[in-house]
Amino acid sequence: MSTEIACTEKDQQNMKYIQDTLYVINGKWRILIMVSLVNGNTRYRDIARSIPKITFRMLSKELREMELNKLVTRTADELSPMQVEYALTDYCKTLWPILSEMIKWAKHHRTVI
Amino acid sequence: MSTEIACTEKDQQNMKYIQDTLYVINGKWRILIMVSLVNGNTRYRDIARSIPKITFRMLSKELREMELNKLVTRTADELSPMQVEYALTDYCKTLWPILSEMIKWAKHHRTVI
DNA sequence: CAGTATCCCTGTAGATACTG
DNA sequence: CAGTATCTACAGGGATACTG
Repeated sequence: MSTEIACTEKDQQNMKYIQDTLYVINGKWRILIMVSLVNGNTRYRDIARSIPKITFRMLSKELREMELNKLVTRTADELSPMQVEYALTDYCKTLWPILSEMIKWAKHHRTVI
Repeated sequence: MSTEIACTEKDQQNMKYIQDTLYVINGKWRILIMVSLVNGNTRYRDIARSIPKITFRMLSKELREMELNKLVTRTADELSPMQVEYALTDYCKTLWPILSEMIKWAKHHRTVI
């Protein structure tokens, strides 16, 4: 986005890009789930336990959406179907630079109101 | 399980940073309003006109919250109180690196589902 | 012009109980 | 273990009309 005063096609496209990205990382629980997975939790119950206040309902829903969005993979053991492993995709990991930039921003600029 | 794979303090802090940042840039209209302001719209009606589908109600509400969060300034001409100018703060502009990273991500990685 | 005030609908998410 | 099902409460937000 330029700081020029012009409403160009490019600006509009950039706006759509931002909205696309927000759509992917948005939501009350999504980033918490990603962090939980990064921290080594792969099982449904472990993820649930690692995130205070989350309900099964919301975890289910989020994991399902994240799977649809190719952010996580869900692998059920064929022999014991109750053994399910969740994992972050490489695609999801491409979000790291954004998250890192967000951490940097909050660290340096965020003033609590 | 999660008792042994505990999040580090640092991870938890980073998670909070991310949530703080999301809180600031979140919302259906907020980024659109920022872009409108960058594009040179300073008046309430101009902003409203530049953002398709936004209602007065939502624009009011967002601008008020953004003012509380020091993202915009609201300046009413003392002599003609119906002359109001909105502007982005420098604080708001510190968000640009994040937005730019988000644009970059969507451009290179986003796959539409 | 720069907003408010109301009314109302819908989606989000919490609590709780239940299932294969 | 890995989830679903149901019921409910509430906030977000659209439509419309109105105000200083």
